[in-house]
Amino acid sequence: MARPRSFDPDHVLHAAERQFRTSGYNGTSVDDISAATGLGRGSLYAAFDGKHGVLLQSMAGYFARLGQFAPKALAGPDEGALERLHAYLLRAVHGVPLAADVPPAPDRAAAACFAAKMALEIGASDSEVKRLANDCFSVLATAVAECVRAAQRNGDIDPDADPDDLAYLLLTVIRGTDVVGAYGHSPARLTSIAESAFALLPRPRHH
Amino acid sequence: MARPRSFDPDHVLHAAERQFRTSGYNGTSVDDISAATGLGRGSLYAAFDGKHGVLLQSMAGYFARLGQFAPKALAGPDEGALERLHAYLLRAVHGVPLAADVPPAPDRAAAACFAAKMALEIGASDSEVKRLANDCFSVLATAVAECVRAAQRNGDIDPDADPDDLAYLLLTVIRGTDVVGAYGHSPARLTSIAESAFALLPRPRHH
DNA sequence: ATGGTTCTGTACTGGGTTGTCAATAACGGC
DNA sequence: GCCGTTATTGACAACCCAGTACAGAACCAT
Repeated sequence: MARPRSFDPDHVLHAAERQFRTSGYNGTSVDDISAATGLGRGSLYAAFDGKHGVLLQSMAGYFARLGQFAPKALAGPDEGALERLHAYLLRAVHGVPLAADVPPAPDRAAAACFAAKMALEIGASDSEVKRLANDCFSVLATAVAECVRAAQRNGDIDPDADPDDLAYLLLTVIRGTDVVGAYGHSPARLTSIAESAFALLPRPRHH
Repeated sequence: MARPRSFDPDHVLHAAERQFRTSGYNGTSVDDISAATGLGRGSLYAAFDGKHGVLLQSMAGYFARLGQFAPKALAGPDEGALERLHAYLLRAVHGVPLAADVPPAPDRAAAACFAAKMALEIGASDSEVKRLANDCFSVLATAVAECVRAAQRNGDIDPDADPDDLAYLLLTVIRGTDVVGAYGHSPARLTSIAESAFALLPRPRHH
């Protein structure tokens, strides 16, 4: 028995995320968020508790999308596991993949992992942000490690290799391409880096 | 026949760099820089042309130190090349090494490559910063690639591998550890990632 | 010693920022 | 149709910030 809100919180948080990604946290003002989302300052404070609240909730939404997409893209039968890993790696170096069809962003710097950007910018002084970013990484790490295990079961990756170590390494490469991409390197260069990493994965020794 | 400046520009730029690394560019005010360096606003504007000038010049100083240290740490006879690469990799994942003895920083997030942090935060809207950051990367890439070639000549790395590709990959891993370190992962974890990357370097096939 | 020149510190200004508040509008149960 | 409840809007005050201007201090050549 009250007035319902006239906006979709998810849509608003997504627009705010885009703004944070392009301008950074400290480079984004509340007015910027207001313009990007169409909400007035009052609504922003009432619904999301101001700038910092918007950041935390938009990161949470990002986390949720990531936790839904990545396992779906990587899980599956053992036979195709290595190929799924390959495809994920190639997609990831061109921006964090969050949906099956939509390309992440035209500008590679803004396509960098949202969690990574925020962690590097303000993670040192904002433990909440740091924790959220780490959660994002963890959900990816377990999904990748599981895919590596599947590839090992299928005889495509050396069974003696530690799947968790490999997953961490691959994700570190992906996060590294966020940085290298921000330097302005071409997509072709990023693809080449991803292919090199993939090619170095330890293959099983033929007896 | 005029009053000489009472400060050491290099020392000032270094202090400013520390400030930028810990607070980011937009998170650092001119007063912060003033407090960190001891200089008044007037001197800052006269000597470095304000906040943006301080950033550019401190990045240039960082670039100069990097361009001096990295080649020195990686160059040398072919016999020890692989071991030098190993040592550099291990040092690098704990923060950009800029001198032989000094550890980079107690806080891993602030130890991340200065150029990388700035490129991710404001590189999209500041092409000068982007260019400087890319220069930093280039000087490292050529030094690492040269070391890879030396290791290849010594028979420690597969001669069929492309040394430039390997160099890009290794540097991407290092930049990735900057991000993973900012998430709060332990130094042991970062070391483990570096060791995994090193272990996957392609060894020459024994005939 | 003195004057010209450059550094240094501080005060000031115009603009931008955040967070809050009160007035208004919209909705649904009754 | 009315009323309580909640969203929305716009404005407002306190504050912070970048950049400038000016006055004073330090130096060196003469």
